[in-house]
This record gives sequence, C-alpha cells and structure tokens, in this order.
Amino acid sequence: MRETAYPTPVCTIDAILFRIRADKLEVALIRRPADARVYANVLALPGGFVHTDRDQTLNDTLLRNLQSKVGLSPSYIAKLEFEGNISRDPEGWSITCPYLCLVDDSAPCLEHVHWHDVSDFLRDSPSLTLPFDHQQLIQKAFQRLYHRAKYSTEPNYFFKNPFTLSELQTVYEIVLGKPLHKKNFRDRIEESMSVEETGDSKIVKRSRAKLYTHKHPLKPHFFSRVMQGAFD
Amino acid sequence: MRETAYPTPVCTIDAILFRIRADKLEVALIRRPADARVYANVLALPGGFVHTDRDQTLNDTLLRNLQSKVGLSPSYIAKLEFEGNISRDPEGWSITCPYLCLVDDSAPCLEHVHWHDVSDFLRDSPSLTLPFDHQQLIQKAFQRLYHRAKYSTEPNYFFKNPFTLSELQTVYEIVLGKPLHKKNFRDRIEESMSVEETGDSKIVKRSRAKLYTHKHPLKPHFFSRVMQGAFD
DNA sequence: GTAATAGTGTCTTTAAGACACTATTAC
DNA sequence: GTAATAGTGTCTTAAAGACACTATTAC
Repeated sequence: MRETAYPTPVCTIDAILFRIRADKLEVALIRRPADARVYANVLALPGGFVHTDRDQTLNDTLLRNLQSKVGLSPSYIAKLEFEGNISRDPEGWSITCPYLCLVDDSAPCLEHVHWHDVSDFLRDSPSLTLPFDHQQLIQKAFQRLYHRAKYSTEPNYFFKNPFTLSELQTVYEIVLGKPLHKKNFRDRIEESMSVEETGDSKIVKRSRAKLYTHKHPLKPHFFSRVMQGAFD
Repeated sequence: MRETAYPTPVCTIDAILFRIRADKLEVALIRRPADARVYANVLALPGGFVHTDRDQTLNDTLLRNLQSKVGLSPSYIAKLEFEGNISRDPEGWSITCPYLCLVDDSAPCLEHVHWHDVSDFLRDSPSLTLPFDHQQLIQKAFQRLYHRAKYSTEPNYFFKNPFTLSELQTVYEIVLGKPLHKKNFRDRIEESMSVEETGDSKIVKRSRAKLYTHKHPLKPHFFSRVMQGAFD
C-alpha cells in the first residue's frame, strides 16, 4: 500500500443495477459473505474494492465486480455522486464511488442474485432493510434515472437488443410512474435521432411493430425541454 | 489505517474553485509544496487528504482544505464525477473526489492564490500546463457550470451578497459566452422564484437598480426548458 | 439637452400536451 | 365481424426568442 501522511479511508465501488421486469423497476442485491466483518449474510448492493494489480480504472473495477458477482455486463453505466463520511460504515471512514447500471431485461445472470422492487426502497420503511447507506444510494440512483427519463434518452439503454417504440414507451412510463401520450413520445424519440430502424419488425399481440436499435451505443440525447407526461 | 484484503488506492478531494472577475471566469490554483514527491512547486488545484480524525464527511475535508489553503469559504459547492485510475498520478492508483466551488468576486483570499482564466484551460494547448488530470477536471467543472447556466439558477451562487439583475445576467453571459435578451432573462429569473428583493437599491453607472438576494440559500432552481440565448 | 443603464409590453416561434383518427393483426 | 395494438394528423398551450419601448440618472 502506498505511504501517505495520513490514514486514507477505505474506498469501494457500489453498483446500483436496475432492470425492468414485469412492469416493475428492480434493483440487484447479493448476499454478503458469511465471513464479512460487518453485515455478514445480509443482502446488499454488489460492490467491491479496487484491485490495483488488475484494474486500470474504476470502470474496470465495476465491470470486473459485476461480472464475477452478478454474472452480467450492463447495457449502460454512469457515475453517481461519491459519498464519503465517518458513519456510513460501522468500521469507520469510508468512501464509495457508486455507479448507476442499466441492464437488459433478457440478460442472464447468476442464480443467487436477488432482484428487489425499487419502489419498496423509496418508502420510509421498506420491507427489506439494507446495510450501510445502500437504501440512500438506490434512492439517489432512482432520482437520477427519474429525472433523466424526463429530459434525456438514458432509459433507452435498458435495452441491448432491438426494441419496439411501445416497449420503449413502457420503460419510460414505469420509470416516471405515469402514462405518456403515444404521439408526443414518438415525436420526441424521433426528434432525438437516438434510435434507428433495423428494418425488421415483430408481431406484438394483435399488431406488427417496427424494431429499433440505438444509433449511439452509449451516448444519451438531451432534450431542450422536459417531458411532463400525460395527466400531470 | 484500516486493514483491507487489498491495497486501497490513495483518495483525495480536489477543489475546482471558480470566480468571476473583470468579465472573466477564473479558477484558483496554488503552488504545490517544495517537498512534494511529484510535481513539487508546480501550480495545481487546491486539494488534500481526508483527515480521518478531524473530518466527519468529505464536505468537511473540502471546506477545511479551502479554508487553510485558499483562505475562504465558498458560496456554493457541488460534487463532480469521481475519477480513479492507475495513470492520473505518477505515483500509482489514485481516486479523486472533485468539487465545483463558486465564490463571490469580492471574497478576500490568501495572497499566494493564483487565479487563472478558465478559457485558457478549455484550449488544447493552454499557456499553463497543470499536473495530474487537473486540466480535465477544470474542463468537466466548466462543462457542468455551462450546462447548468442553461437550465438552472446555479450561477446565482457566484454572489454571496445582494446583487442586481444586470450583474446576475452578466455572470450568465460570461459562463455561456454569449449575450442574453434582458427581458427573457428577467422573466426566467422571476419565474424561478430563486431571488427576492432586499428593498434596497444601488446606483449603477447612470441608473438605479434594485438589489436581490437568494431566496433559497443553497438550492438552485431547475427550469423545464433550456435557455438558448440570443443570436444562437 | 444627450448617453447609458434599468426595467417593461408584446408579438413570434417552437415543442410539448391533448386527442381523434386510420391501419394491421388475432380471434 | 370485434378487440387490441401500431402508428399518424392536427389543434392548443406554455415558455423562450426578438425587439421596441419608457424611466431614471450622470453629465
């Protein structure tokens, strides 16, 4: 370990990994090891330490931890606000570098991963109590996604494979918690030029819908106006 | 220092401290100590280590470092994206928690502080080469401020004391790099309800202008539309 | 008086909100 | 045929852009 004049706090990454499944926004939790010094065997956000010998960047640290602990690679990642203080970890001063991660509903993942309804953690008394400041981190990640859904195409990245505009609209509606007018939504997506037709289509229930893919693999579009949604 | 299974990277805070002076956006730099192991005597962003025995939070670490190294307390602070990798510090793996700090033009500060024109660091070849990734941090801080100036009242916090709306508009124009229509700007500020009249006024050149203060000391307002500015 | 700045009235423009409409497919 | 979903046309509305106007003050 490098010498410093002062004791340096422990620094970790945490992944707030969201997916849409069965019209719900869910977050990935994994059980902490039985030999953990604090919160052993408790469900928590997947996270981990930097391996200074293996990781070139914090993004590497994140992706390595997601691969080994959750068994998938996200469709999209974004840095959230760092958090560091003396009280978030009972063992003392610690800093976390939290990442918002979006993953495709159809992505396979390790069996031991627990997916929990995000709306539960937006309440004051969730049915599941999380260790550290993990509930706050989930709330902050949700707040970011919620606001981005209003003025950017960030929620597009819940999909890795081609999707229909109706599927896309449903994702926005779940994140925003309210319905959107179909025409307005489509006008906006078209204006953003964030997607392009694949040329294929698929039958959805009783109609045929065109399939789209991301035009810019990892770069959301930002609108100059906020979408308020229907029945505001 | 706490025991961890792996060597933990060094973690610091960095302050990107902006002020408006003589119609320019300036950033604070201080000279690194003569006994620094790397980049000794070089101008750099003010920053420092967490003192686990004195700081309760990273915000404490920031404010303590600003007070001791720059000699002032900022009007506004905001967290920027953390950055951590093996290459930003020649000594090896390190993580920084960067803060955007706005300070009143009239705030006194220590004499040894160098204020440098921010626009210089937005060029590929600035007249002054900064150590570490400090130029990138300044660019990211500027990008945040630039975008926030378009859709929030964040630049209001360049002022600590009462200000006139014309002074406020000038700040936005300097950050955005283009003129704004007076009426549109004032309508927006009024709509935001972010300021209130003090009841006082002052003579500015050849007219009398009302003075305003922040209604919400540290909470910017977010607009639902982006201000494009005049002559876009 | 003139020059310069503070502050306002109002028309145009743009993109979102609302909502009705047609087309296609399963049954 | 009906029901359900994909996809479109178009009117209304809200806030930004443009710009001309008046008021106040120093000289």
